[in-house]
Amino acid sequence: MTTLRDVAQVAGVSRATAARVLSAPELVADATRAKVMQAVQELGYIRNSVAASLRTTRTGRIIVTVPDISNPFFSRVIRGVEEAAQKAGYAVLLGDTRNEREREEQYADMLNRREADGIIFLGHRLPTVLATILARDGGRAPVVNGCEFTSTLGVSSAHIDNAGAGHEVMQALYGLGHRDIALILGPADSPLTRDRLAGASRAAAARGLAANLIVEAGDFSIESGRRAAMALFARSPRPTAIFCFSDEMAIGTLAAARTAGLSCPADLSVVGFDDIQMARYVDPPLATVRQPMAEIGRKTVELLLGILSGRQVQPVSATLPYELIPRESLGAAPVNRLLRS
Amino acid sequence: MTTLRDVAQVAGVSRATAARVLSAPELVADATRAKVMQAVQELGYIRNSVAASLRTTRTGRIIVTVPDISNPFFSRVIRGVEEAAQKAGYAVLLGDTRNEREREEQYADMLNRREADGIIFLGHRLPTVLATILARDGGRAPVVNGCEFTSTLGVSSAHIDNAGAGHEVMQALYGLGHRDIALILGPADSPLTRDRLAGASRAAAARGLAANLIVEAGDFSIESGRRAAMALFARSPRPTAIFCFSDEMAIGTLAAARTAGLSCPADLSVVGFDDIQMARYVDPPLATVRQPMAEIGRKTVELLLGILSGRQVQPVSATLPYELIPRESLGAAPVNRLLRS
DNA sequence: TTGTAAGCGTTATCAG
DNA sequence: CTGATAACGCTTACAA
Repeated sequence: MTTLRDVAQVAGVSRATAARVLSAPELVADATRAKVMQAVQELGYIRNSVAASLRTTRTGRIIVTVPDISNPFFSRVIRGVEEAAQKAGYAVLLGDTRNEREREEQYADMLNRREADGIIFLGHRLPTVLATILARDGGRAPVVNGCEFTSTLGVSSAHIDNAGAGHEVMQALYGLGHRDIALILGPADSPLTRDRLAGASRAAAARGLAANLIVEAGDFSIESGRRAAMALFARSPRPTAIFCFSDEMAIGTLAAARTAGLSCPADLSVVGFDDIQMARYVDPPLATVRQPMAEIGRKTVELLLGILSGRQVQPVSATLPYELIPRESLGAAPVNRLLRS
Repeated sequence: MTTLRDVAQVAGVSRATAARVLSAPELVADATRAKVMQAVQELGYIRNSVAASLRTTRTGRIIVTVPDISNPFFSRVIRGVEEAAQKAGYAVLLGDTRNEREREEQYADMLNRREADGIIFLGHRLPTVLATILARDGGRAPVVNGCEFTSTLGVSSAHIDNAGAGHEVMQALYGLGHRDIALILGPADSPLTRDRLAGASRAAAARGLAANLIVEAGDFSIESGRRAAMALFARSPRPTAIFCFSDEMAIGTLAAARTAGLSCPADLSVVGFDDIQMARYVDPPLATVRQPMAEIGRKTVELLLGILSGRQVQPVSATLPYELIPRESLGAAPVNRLLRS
């Protein structure tokens, strides 16, 4: 293995000079620099990043933890993270936590072991390891959250206005004549679920229809959506619209509707959340709330870089725009409701 | 920051002893060990992994590059990788290459910079950086491929028998009376595409139907599947079955069929590849070839660990089982073909 | 069983 | 503009 020492020797300069050529070439005389570069070429020298890290205490890596990498929403966010990180010269350490607290803690602990310079966590739980760091360093702690905003955490975050989105979907449904509307939620303890539910409830209450709003639990997966929908179909009155907190659950709902012999949107309107790629290709194309997934990812990196560079010392919350995308799964409430049911 | 030196001091032992307590506790007397552990607790000592790496020349990390992390097939494979790596005490450095050669090279180069102990690449191109390493170290090079097997690379690999799968799907289609069959391929330069195509062609040739086998290009994405299918529908005779080399392209094909007013499977049978989760929830449920995605991921890690431990010095190719999953998108060829078209 | 001491390869400080 | 030198924090012969 060739080290800087070899390069220096071959170039006939000191180790210090050789190092300078690589990190601050402008400080070195042209001739010297040329000699060193030549030696680097000849020897095929490659900097040992571990040694550099030890000295500088910076690794050039960031950890990203995600509840489920195979969830298309998260994989898009990750892509944004990866892109922005790469651009800024950082590598991404991926942690799939499977929504398990222990794995979240393990990954967070890598920060303590200096395996990375910062962490972006996409789940809704703040690992205690990070809580400790935050308690100590506050807004200077290199910790950023994506998607799940809670002001009380004191963590920088990038997300959409989930309450606003929840409200807007309900308004659209009411505008189409729906009265009996069901929600299929995400994990109950997540701020994101809580916020969307709050927005939806507010809209219902404003119309005096709070009692007509039905709620089923879900976990974002297709299968949980299918199951929740089946449960909803058994109710009376059957809801005329289902608002799912993820597109995958909405796709499960569409599958359930087919099984139950319900036609969408004639008998049942379905609205999803996220606008994953698949949404426009299912039958019928799925109305949904578009989240800027890649942008959320990029933004979390930007926030983290701000902290790492010392520019940012207070938590910042970045609210990105969402957009309601009407597609064919969303239609007017059945008019002959009573006859049908 | 508390270091081993602090721990040693508080415990009243040498740095060496303190280090031993952490890495080889059995070599240390009970009483001494207790003192050290106590000091570790008191001070909240956490080992600095960078310093350890510098000394041991092992990082405890592996790089995984993937053409597109938001592709559900790859994200499942990654999950398997991540799981197995974590279990073995390794962290995963994720590289989304977007199918760009330059990014592939960049990530591969991290191996040279000692950012990781080994690399698993899921694309079909062997980065030149890795080729160099392989040329030097042969089967001892910590490089493993997933999914795209080519014996000439001299790289350990985990994959299915793609030629066999291609052949089996065609046999099933012929058995159902299909004669005019189209394929929507993956990237043209990938061994995986080449092998499936070879298997399919062999089946066609064996029936004397090679001339009836139509081929369209695709890139695994939903949209490419939709486009290719539209092109196929314009042909005469129109194929009665389309075999797509990914489920996403098959889902694009189903969407195209709806647009074209074709009913599946009455007018058109569609078979996908991979068996991603979505496959069973689309309309109609998608027949496909199931790949053991997580298992492929786990296996690549196992192979890499074999190399890293020095157990394995020759390239090994692991062929995992696939399974044809018949679902409703696969049916008999239309009998009244001539009347209809 | 424990301690001494020599690095791992880089970067940063300080003098020249 | 360049060189000598001292870390960074840990591991590991080797010696005691």
